[in-house]
Amino acid sequence: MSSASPADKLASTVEIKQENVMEILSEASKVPQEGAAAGALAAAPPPPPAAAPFPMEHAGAAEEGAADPVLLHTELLARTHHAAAAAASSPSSSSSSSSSSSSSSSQTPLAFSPDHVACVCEALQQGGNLDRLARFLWSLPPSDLLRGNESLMKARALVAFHQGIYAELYSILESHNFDSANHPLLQELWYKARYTEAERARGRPLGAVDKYRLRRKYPLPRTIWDGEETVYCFKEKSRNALKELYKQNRYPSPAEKRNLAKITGLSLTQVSNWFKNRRQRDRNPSETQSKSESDGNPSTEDESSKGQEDLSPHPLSNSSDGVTSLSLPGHMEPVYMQQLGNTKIALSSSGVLLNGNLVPASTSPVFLNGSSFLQGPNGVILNGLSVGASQTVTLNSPKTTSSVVSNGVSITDILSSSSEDVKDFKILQASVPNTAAATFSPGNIPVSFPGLIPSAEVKRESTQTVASQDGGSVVTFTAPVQINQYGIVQIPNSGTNGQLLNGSIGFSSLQLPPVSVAASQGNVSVNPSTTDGGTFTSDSSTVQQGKVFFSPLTPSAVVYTVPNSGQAVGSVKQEGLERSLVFSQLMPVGQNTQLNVNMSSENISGGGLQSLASSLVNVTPSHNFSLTPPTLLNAAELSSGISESQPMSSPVTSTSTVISISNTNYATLQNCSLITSQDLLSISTAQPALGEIVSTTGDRVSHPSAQVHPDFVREHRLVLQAVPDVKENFLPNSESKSTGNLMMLDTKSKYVMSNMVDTVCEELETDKKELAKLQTVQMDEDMQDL
DNA sequence: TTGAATGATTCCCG
DNA sequence: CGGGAATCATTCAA
Repeated sequence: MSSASPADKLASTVEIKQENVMEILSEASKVPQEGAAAGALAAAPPPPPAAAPFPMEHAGAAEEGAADPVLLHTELLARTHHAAAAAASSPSSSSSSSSSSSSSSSQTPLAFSPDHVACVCEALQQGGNLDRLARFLWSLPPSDLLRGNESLMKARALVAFHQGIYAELYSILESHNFDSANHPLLQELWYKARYTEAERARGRPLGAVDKYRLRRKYPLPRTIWDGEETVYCFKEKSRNALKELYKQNRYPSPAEKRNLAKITGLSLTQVSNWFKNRRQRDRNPSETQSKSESDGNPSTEDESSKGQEDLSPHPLSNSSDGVTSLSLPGHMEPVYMQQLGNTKIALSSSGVLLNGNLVPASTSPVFLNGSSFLQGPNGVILNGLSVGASQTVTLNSPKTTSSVVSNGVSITDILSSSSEDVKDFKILQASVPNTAAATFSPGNIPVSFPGLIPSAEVKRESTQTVASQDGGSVVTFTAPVQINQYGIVQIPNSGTNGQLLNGSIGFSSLQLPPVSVAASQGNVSVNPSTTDGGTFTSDSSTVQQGKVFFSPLTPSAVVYTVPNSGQAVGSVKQEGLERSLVFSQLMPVGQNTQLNVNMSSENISGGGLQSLASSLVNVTPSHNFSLTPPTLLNAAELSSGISESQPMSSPVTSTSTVISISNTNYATLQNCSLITSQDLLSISTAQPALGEIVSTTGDRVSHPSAQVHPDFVREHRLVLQAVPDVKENFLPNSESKSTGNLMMLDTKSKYVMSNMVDTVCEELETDKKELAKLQTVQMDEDMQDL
């Protein structure tokens, strides 16, 4: 809602005949969110019982709404001009535009601010009083109608639809960027109007195919559509999330289903149906030779799934022994498959081999030799991946993919269903001292990530080099980068336009010690070699043959980072976690999941992305993400911890500068101090119902498997707070309400969050007291059914 | 227009 | 109540 300044209100005061207003208000339902306005309407009786705001039942009832609108239109048409003229020219005139009701003879005009007008509009809409709403609109002066108030515009659209003035409806819908909350309603209007027009034209009801053709013929304007493509009603993002989980567990528990429902925005029934259908169709591939839909790489994934996944339900477990050696085609080193739950994730579909280590690409980042790997269903990010001669990775994506690899270079794949937007993807390459200019030629991509579930082609623009210290590299996404419940940094399908605005982030490169080389079988125990060394601990990870595997944690797992306190190494698990770092491969954010990013003011910092939902991106500033160079074999020195499963660190002691490039409007996130000063990191949520984070209470973080040292938590708490209703398409700065720090860039949804981590860290250094504020986000568990 | 893909529904069973 | 099987309805692409 817009809150106009007093002057503005005064200037825009609407004068409405009291008669008409009172009539309206008498039946208007109260709009709760309107403070003053609601108060003014407080006398109004309760809203009419369940009078649907509008016939918005789901697709199907398109027939309704023809007769009534016409009637209403006819009824009211006669007084339209009269009323409008009266209201505009002579507010105090006695001309009455109200034909019925209203015994009041008072002609005293009432002054209404835009908020009042909006309130009345909302009330009438909710009450279903479209006829009165029409009258109310007509009583407004034209100047007010043109103000573009959201409620007013919506009301106008409703009235136009109701009256069958479809041309006006289309014009309204196309001329105003509506809040996504109104999209469903307005989309219905759009389509139903098209249907109705077509039905009238051909004189018979439309079939499903006819409607489908109309929808194709008249696509939704971006003003009422976030641009996210849907396939068979499900958004690609949701579908990917379902696939991801299905790959791991064909029989998700109710809790998992609920969690998934939240993440995907689907109902629990839809999730259940999806799994049921999927299982059924996997069971009978002969009937529907639809094996390809499983993922982008049907052969391998299905093979493994067929072989591994039995027919009995199995919960997701932390089996950590399921390491299988495979041989990759080409020049790749042996691949190790990690068993997730009871399902092995074939490398071909979701794994990446780096340095002989399998990166369970589908779900988690993996620390390789000085490399971090982030990958989501739609993309892959490799930060600081050192790809040497012996570390060739090939990307075998069914569809076109783009990836870039070089020393200290971020690799990103953007797989988008709408190729338009992806073209802006950029890679910012930090110039590393002893690294040749990392440039990539599209056809010379040394990295390959099979089975990335590309939903569409990938486009990549030329790489860009950014001056940076320490070889920090930044990846800039034009599309929102998302982290799903598995802790995957997901490069979502960008819409065809700049609607997905809450997403782009640039990551500083992460360099982690070669934990992969550490260890013995069993638990991962990395012994820090220095006092600053941290302990890498994961009770669910397994190290075999110099490989580190991270097995999924339970949905309620908590991943957190423990700062380096300079104490002795806390070796493993629950005990001595002060300096342990737990990574989760599977990081569902639902339910009891707590995502905490802790940062210490010392030389350790935790930073990372937190996933709240599929479309939610949390960025946590990390302090100093310097990690020791990957030189150790049995001892990994983690000078910093990081959060979640997205290990991100900037190997830089100082802030690396991110330079945004190219033809887009970048808002470079260069100074994160504001974040710390505000103790708030902004997060945008595309869907408030998605994901949830249970806020931590007290000084300790509870987790089934590990705990953060209370002292640390107490002092180094970084709280991420979700911004309830900042949709994907929130606009740049001005609309990034609670986030002064998240950079929302242009409508192409590009923004660079470059050295947020580093900068914040510095800021934190200066302010030891206020290291990092934590924010916890709690999402309502029961919102899934929304 | 056709057929495959896919979501939803119904029925049955444990 | 959830899973399996069959089926229907819709979506989508050729």
